[in-house]
Amino acid sequence: MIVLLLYLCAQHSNMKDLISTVQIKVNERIYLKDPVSSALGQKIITGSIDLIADIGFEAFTFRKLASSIGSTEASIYRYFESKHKLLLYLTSWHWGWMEYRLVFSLANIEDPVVRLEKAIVLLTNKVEEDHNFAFINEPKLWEIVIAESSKVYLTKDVDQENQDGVFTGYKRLVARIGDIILEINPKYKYPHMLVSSMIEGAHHERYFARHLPKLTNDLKGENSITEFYKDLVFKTIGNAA
Amino acid sequence: MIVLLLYLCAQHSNMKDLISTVQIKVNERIYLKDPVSSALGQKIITGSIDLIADIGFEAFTFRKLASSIGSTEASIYRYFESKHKLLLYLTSWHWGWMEYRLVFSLANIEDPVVRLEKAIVLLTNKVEEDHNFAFINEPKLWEIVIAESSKVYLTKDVDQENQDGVFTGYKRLVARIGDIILEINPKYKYPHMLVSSMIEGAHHERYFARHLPKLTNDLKGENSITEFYKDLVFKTIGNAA
DNA sequence: ACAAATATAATAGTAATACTATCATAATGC
DNA sequence: GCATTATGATAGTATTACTATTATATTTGT
Repeated sequence: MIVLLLYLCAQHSNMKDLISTVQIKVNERIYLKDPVSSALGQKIITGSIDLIADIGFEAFTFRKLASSIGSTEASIYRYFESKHKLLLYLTSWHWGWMEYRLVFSLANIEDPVVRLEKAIVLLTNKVEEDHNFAFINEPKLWEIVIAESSKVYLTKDVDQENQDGVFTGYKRLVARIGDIILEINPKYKYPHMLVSSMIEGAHHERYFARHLPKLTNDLKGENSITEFYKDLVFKTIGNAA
Repeated sequence: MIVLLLYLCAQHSNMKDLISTVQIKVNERIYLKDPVSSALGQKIITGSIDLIADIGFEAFTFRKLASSIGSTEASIYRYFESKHKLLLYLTSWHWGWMEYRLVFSLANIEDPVVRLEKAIVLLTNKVEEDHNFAFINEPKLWEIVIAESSKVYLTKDVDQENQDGVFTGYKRLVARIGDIILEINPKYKYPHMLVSSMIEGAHHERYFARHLPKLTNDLKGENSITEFYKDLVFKTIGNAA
């Protein structure tokens, strides 16, 4: 997806124009038929985000989704072979979108410390709606990512799915930020571990703040999770922010 | 459980004797009938650890468990109202056991820096078998905790279950280590966040090392996860180890 | 504009899952 | 040795996660 993006960047000078033509690309092995390619496919995405955010992934079924979007179970199965694959699609889209936003957010910024700080904010802060992608409600999708995304890889099929490349978006994002850390401190031994623990941790801590508050420290009047990780990451790699 | 433990500690001088009488207590609302109280109950625990570690929690059913231990579905349902509650039992037992080991591991050690270091090792390092608990295979249970424990709270029932007190063991462990952090640096703002992110993170990174190695940095010849967290925690709270 | 191709809806069906219910038998406790 | 309790055997149900078939729209190429 980023290849396409940079390619387009080189051809156009006006970003606003570009943005409306950008599409987040998701690994083709995740779906049977590209949901972006039809009205029904888009309704499946929009509707599943609403429904999963509402009732949770365990209670979510294609039958319920079908009735909520006025279609049928069999039609949905032509797009996704299982509800697990649909969740994988949603989270992959989220990672693709995050990478896209990261690339723009860091464009033309040289100082790696500033780059890293921006990356941390982007990955740990609340998500806002992005009107460039009409049929995706990003904040709602983010709620799903917080509560359900671990389930995407905590299965017995991880190794096979990983071989199929369905997690490359996430891995690329981690690598990208890991590289910034190495620019700041080339000797730091655990850049990927630090980044993945930050991303996963930010989700978990946000979930804890809502449901198991004793497990975290969500202080009033501050964006605790982002502050916590800014402090932690810069101290750990050995540079004051 | 720790109340009982300290009480017994005060009465006996020989720990070895004590240990064989200790039992990890799990919140009564988790089970319908205490599995420790009967041979079948113990077989359910032993057998479910084997089976879940083998086939994963999604594929695990009471029917399969029944056949593997030579009993019936209906009999298992007399102990646990669902497979979710059984997983909750297993993870709660793990947290109770961790707390028990933590208390012993820190006994008579005054220096909070040493106490914290020991706590980090205990929570991030590989788990070894504990022969004081005959029908529980702790390393195998730990594998389940790594791969499945998030599923215990990532459900729509979290709030209700939390109110029922089923997560108190975990919360107590986090509070205990948070207190050590505050002894070292009373001004550190996020002790619980740091501890829970370390515990959860250690599980996730271990899972990544096996299944999605690009997301982490598991360096040869060292216990990377423990080293990573020792370094990270002490730098973050502001004390060299 | 019309046939051909394709997408979707409607309906039905299946094996497995997550339980609940009932009753007989075995083990245990007083 | 009788009452209680635990377990086993068996059956049944609603739901889930699919697959299959056919009919009807809708789109596409010419």
